[in-house]
Amino acid sequence: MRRNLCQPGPRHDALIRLLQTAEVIWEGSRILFSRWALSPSQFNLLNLLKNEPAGMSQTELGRQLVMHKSNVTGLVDRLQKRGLVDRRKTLGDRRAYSVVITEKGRRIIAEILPHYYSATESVMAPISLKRVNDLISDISRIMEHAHQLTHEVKDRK
Amino acid sequence: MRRNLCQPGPRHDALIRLLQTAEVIWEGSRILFSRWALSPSQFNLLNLLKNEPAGMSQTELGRQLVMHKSNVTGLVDRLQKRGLVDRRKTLGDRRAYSVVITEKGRRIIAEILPHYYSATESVMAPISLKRVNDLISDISRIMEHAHQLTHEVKDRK
DNA sequence: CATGTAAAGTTGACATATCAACTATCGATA
DNA sequence: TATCGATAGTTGATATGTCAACTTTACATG
Repeated sequence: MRRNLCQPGPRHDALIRLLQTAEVIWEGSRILFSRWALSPSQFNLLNLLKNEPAGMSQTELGRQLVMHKSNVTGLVDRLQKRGLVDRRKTLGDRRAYSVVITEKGRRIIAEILPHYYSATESVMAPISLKRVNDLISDISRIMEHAHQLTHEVKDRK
Repeated sequence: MRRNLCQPGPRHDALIRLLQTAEVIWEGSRILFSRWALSPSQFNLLNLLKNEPAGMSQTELGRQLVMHKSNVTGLVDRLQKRGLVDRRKTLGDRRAYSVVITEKGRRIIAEILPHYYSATESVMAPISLKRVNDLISDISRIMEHAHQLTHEVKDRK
């Protein structure tokens, strides 16, 4: 028997801390963005769209933001109501919308970004650049592996 | 002017990846726990209580699970309805409940834990033990710093 | 061309999460 | 002891998130 699979070890500890850290950072970002009455998800969506002049379909938004497509509907609804994004009919596909950021949305993002970058740098300040690079490579491997495992489990269903 | 605060650098990249990785892992855990009709939050709550024979107040649960205390109310409600936890009146304080895990809750957690530990080890398998230790130390520093920054912003309000 | 299958988006039911406002209780202290 | 500020928990409003079921459209293949 492989006892190591049934008891928490350092890898488990690392995973838990990773999740907790993400929660703390997410909570901090919620407080930061509340100055502009945006939720973290709303900011992420706008921030993603600012580099997409042609916009993006809601399904693609859901994929990139790691959320169910039905959630994108409401998110876009509320942002559209505030005039920060717009739904444009797609030429090639009459099922799909192209969600684009408006000028107003662009302005609010431009106003937030300096504070946002400043905050992210500040959070990560205690980590040396060498360590940051190790971190990126390790975390990327973990993400890839987690993704793969998740799909295996899903397909088995 | 400090230009570096207004442009994304490697530290920003690391932060984003950390958050995305946490989302992917959280999603994977949701699929894992769905076999027992538990949400990740429900599992975390039960898992926390299994080592607390005296139980824990809802406020303390909220603190440890990084969630608002009003959310604990509903979470405990649903778990209590399924007979997995119980609210016990506290002797010393008539305002507070002590939330304890039931025998049924203990059984379900005992059944899940091997799969859970196996899954966490599997996710983190591509990382060497040395790197895991570095990861723990770096992430802990980040969490601590993020926590501190969040409180500063909160107090300024 | 017809038909079946897949994909885009919406909807309704529900869990999860926040916040503000509320009740009840605790504790310190005047 | 009376009072006042803090703490435990609930409630209602709302946002965020999942899922299953649905409509509409696209596309491949007979």
